This record gives sequence, C-alpha cells and structure tokens, in this order.
Amino acid sequence: MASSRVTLRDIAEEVGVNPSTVSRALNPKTRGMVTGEIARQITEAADRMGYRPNPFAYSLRTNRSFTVGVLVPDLTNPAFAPIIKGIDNVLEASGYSVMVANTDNVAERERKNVAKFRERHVDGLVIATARRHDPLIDECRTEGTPLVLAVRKTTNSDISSVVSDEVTGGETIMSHLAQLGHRRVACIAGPQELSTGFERHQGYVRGLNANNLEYDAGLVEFCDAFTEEEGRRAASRLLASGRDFTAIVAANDMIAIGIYDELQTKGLVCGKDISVVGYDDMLFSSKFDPPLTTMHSPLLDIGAEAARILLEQIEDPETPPRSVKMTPELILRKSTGKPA
Amino acid sequence: MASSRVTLRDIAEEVGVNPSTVSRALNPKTRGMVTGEIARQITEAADRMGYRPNPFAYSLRTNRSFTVGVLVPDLTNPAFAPIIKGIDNVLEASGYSVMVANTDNVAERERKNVAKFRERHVDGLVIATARRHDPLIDECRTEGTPLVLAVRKTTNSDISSVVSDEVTGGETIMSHLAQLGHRRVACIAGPQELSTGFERHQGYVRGLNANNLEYDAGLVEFCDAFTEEEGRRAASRLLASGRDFTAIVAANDMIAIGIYDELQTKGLVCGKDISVVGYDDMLFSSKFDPPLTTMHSPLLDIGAEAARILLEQIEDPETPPRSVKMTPELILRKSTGKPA
DNA sequence: AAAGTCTGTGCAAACGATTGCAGAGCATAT
DNA sequence: ATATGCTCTGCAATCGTTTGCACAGACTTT
Repeated sequence: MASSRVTLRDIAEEVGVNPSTVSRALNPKTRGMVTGEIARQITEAADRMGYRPNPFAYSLRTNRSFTVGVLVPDLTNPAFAPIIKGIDNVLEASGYSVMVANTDNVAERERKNVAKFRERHVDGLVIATARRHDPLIDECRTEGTPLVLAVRKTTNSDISSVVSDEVTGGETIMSHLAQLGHRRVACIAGPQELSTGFERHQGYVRGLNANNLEYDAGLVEFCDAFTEEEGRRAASRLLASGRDFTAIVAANDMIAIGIYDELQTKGLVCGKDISVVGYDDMLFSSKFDPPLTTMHSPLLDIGAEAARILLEQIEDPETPPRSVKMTPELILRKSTGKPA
Repeated sequence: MASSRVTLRDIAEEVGVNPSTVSRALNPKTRGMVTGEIARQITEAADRMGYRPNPFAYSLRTNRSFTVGVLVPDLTNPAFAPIIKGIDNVLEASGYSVMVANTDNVAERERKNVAKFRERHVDGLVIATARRHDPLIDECRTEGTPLVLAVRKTTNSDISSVVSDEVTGGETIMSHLAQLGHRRVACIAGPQELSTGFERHQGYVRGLNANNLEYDAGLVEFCDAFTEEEGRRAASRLLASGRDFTAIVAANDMIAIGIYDELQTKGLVCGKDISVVGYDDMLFSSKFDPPLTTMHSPLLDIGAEAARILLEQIEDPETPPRSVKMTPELILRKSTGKPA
C-alpha cells in the first residue's frame, strides 16, 4: 500500500507556517481561525501536493473512525442484501465506510463480530440480526455505542430501530384472503424469537378476528428458521395433519418457496387448490411458479433510514432513540385465488 | 463508543516493566525476546485487565490496517453476493475486516471508492467490477496495492485473478444443445468489455465449430448490461428479425430471465418451442418457470479463493501474481429440451 | 582473569494528526 | 500614554503503539 507521502508538516514547510496552522486551515470547523490569505495558500499547497489526511493519526487522536459496522445473518439472502445496499448508499455519501459481517444466525459469531467492531472503534453499528430478547444488544446499548436495529427489533423499546409494520401487514394479508372467500387459512409462522416471526404471526391472529374467522391451533405450524427447508417441512406436517384449509400464510418468501415445493410433490397446484401468500417480496418472487402474492417490505428504504438515524446518533450521542415503522404493501400475483 | 481504556502503559505499570517489554511480550513474533516468567506475568495482567490493542495506534505505526476493500457492482445481485460471503468467510477467520462498496457499474463510483479505500490504507483490494481494459486497475497495480480480481478479469495478465472457465463453459453448453439436436442456436451475449461477456461469447463461437454448426451473425445479439431488461430487449430484437432458431444461449441468468419474459409475451413456451440456457446458476434459478438449465459458477469458492490469494499477496508483496480458473458445471433443468 | 558473545530490558523517537495554552501584534478604549 | 481586548499563530503535549539503539549482566572462550 503506497503510503500517503505528504503530511501536514510538509505543507507547513512549503508554506512556511506551523503544522497546527495547516491543520486549522484545512479543517472547516477551524478555518475561521486563520487569516484568509494564509488559508488560501495552505489549501492551494495542499491540493497541489496531493495531501490526504492520514486516517489513523486522525482516529488515534480523536477516537472517530468514520466507519460503521453492519451485522447481517446472511449476505446472500435476498431479504437482507438490499438493506446493506441502502445503508451503503447513505453512508457512502457521508464519507463513512461500512464493514459488513455475516453471522449465519449464530449467536457466537454475532458476539465475536460485535467485539471486533468495537475493538476497531467503529462509530456505530447497524444490526439486522436482533432477537426479541437479545442480551448482546442490551449490552451494546448500555456501553453507549450508537446503534440502530434494522428489520428485526428487540422488546427493549429504548433502542433505535427501523422495521416495517409487520402486524398490520399480517392483518392485510388476512383481509385479502377473506375477501377472496377463504374461511380456513393456515399459517406457517417464523421463529418466534425474532420480531418479524412474532409480529407476523400476531398479525395473522388479529386478521383472523378482524374477519370473523376462528382460530384453530391445528392450522398453525412454526418454523425454526426462515428457510426453504423449514417451510417445506412445516408444510409437510400441515398436510399430514389431514386438516382442511384452502390457503396458507407464510412468514416470509423463503418459507413460501418451501411450501411451493411441498405442494408440488403432493400434486397440489398452488393458487388453485391452495393459495399461498408470502412476505417480503424479495427479488424474484414475481418469477416463481406461480408468481408469489406477497407483502412487500421496503428493505432498501429500511437500510437507508437506519443509516440516517445512526448518523444522527453519531453526530449527537444525546439524541434520544428513535424508532420508525415503514408501511409494507401487498403485491397481488398468481399464488392466491378464490378457494377451490 | 467506549474507548478501550487499558493501554500498554497501564499493563507496564502494573507489572513493573517498560511498555516496550509489554509490547514485545504480547506480540507473538517478539515474545521470544522476553523472559518466560515476565512474559507470563504480562499476558496474565493483560487479560485480567482486559487489554485490547488500539488499532489506530498500531496502524499509524505500522501502516497495516487488517482491513480489505471489496468492490462489487451490485450487492443485491445474486450473482455477486455469494462472492462477498466467500471473501468474508476466509478474511474473518484471519482477523481481517472487510469494507464493501457498491458501485452500480459506474466507473466514477469505482474510482471514488478505490480512492477512499487507499486513503484508509486497506491492506488489499478484491475487485469484482473489472473491465477488460481497466486503467483504474492497472493504476492500482502499479501503485503496488495488493489486489486480486474476482469473476471478471482484465486483459492484463500479470494481475492475480480468480474466475471460472468461461469459454469451456460456453462450449459445454453448445455441446449439450447440439446433443439435443439443436442446429440453429442463437446467442444473447453480454457486454463485451467484461471478460465474462466476452469469453462466454467466445465459448459460444467455439462451441459452434466444435459441433459443426455454422456461425450466423444474425443469430447473435449483444446486451449492454447483464440485466433482465437488456435480455428482454435483445430477445425482442432476435424474435423480430424473423430468423429461425430453436434455442438461445444467454450470457447469464439475469439475461435468461429477460428472455423468459419476452418469450412469454410472445406466447412461446420455453423448453418446448425454444430452449434457453443461462449462466451462473444464481440463487433461485431452479425456481423459475421453467427451472433454468444453466452453467453453475462456483461463486462462493471464487470469493474464498480470491481472499486466500490476497492474503498471500499481503503477507509477502513479492509473491508473483497468481491466477486461478475454476471449472463451472452444467446443471440440467427444464428450460432445454429437444428442438420442436 | 581479561576479553568477547549473548540475552533481556529500558529509553526515546517515531507514526501524523489535534488542541489547550501562551504570547505577539495590533486596534480600541480610557 | 497606558490599559484592555481581540485575532492570529506557534509551541508542545498527546493519542497508543512499535522498534532501533544502548547497555547491563551473565555466560563463554581463551
């Protein structure tokens, strides 16, 4: 790595002043302290010589790194990648760099990466791996690290977060189904220790009530993870139970895909025999067979907004935590129809 | 951000030695210089007190940041996300942090991010945005920044790279099609300024020869980008040309999806009327309608290997550039069949 | 016993910025 | 004329490491 040759001192010598003056002239916040003409000479010399501040020296002195850490469960999951992109977009514009860590949903790896980030003195953290009860996050909070939760939040409400409105999302899905005429709709819920899984299920239950449908415990299955495989297994259990239903609400699109698999192997046609609705509207949901009716989560915006809040928080650590709830949107496609 | 309170000096005072001794005791490479017993006391004190080295001070002194920068065109593109994951996996294990930058294929953003990375003194770069002729990369090379290209390479062969064997991949696809009985196969090629687009097209041409099929310029269309939309448009042109063909080779899966769209709007059924083969085997290629026959690129491995080579290069900047070529694998699915 | 290794430790100078403090110069008020 | 204040600049310390050099003591070698 070629080192950035020219330093404050070099410029100072060139112009014939003290390095501290150069420092002040180059820093917008302190430029006012130095005479206009001198400041001009300095900035002129600085970019003539191609001066680039040494970030290590700066950070060592100020303890600011202009770096933020991002924790996601899975970089390759189309339900998370857009979040990072959103974060990166706004942070790049503000001169920050983002470090990502992939945790594969393993707590140990989350812990290690958070530790790594803190050692590296990141200015803040955005975390998309939160569990509803998450000691690691409470810990970060009490340590004072600026931090904002994205997509998944904890039950601890004094932590900034930006998520989408999962429960009304769930309700809306139920209304859609009820309107089509479905009376017995099953639910393949997500992990209940994650706010998304928990609240979407809650939305299902409320949606049942709102539409005068009765709750039947036999019609809900839980998944241990938001994966295709888990979805397939849950669907298999549901089908094996012999219960009667005409639609399935999936906790997210991945699970929906698993349901697709299972329906297919059982010779059932999705959208006709059984309606399926997903959640997230991840990339390619419209390309599946059949195209998936799903609740669109504004992932990119969530990432961007999380980054913005984090920036506020970094700027002024005293700003109280702020939580925003985005509104999702139902996307009608071919996987739902009137009950057979 | 809580600052890491305890410093070398604190430990030194605790144990009653000079900070430099502590430094030596704690650094594996220099531990041999200090008496066993003292070293023991120091390490003991260090972790009793919860010592964490300050990375800024370290980096300022040594000019090593244990950080690498990764450039990708699109984080949310399933053909790139796995690369980052592969990189992250091996780098995390070696104690490095990875900074990502999303460039959206715009040269200006690539340039800016490379500049940012260099200012931050990353120890190395892995670049997945390379064009065949890429001055930016040559520049990095001559500046001496350890760097390795992933997936896409330049024509400059003395730069490390890890890619998959695109041309034999292309040939293999043609053999598959020829074997099914196709005689007139069209090609929707990718951007020719990218090695992937260029070499895959080259593979198509060679495959034609190898199977005694004649080249017809009217059967090849070029895309300006690896996108669904570009694929759709190219397919539209192809269809409008009125030429006769029974199969289309797409430069990648995204383009293939665009072709799907166009065939569908024209009422053609993919896999029967027209066979389509993609390239990359990105996530969900097996879920499309019909499931896409495609050439699997070992993206995760490519990322991991790129990271390993980069590590070598960082470790010893004198190691000559190394290029590896992974072998892709044809995945047979439903989008190809005997010609109608 | 004198001279010559070796080993282990301490001293102090970097690395390249920021910043509190002091003081020089000058203008204004008394 | 002196006192007071203001503005600008320089000095030097500091952030927390690493590392070349000097040197003290112990251990060989003659």
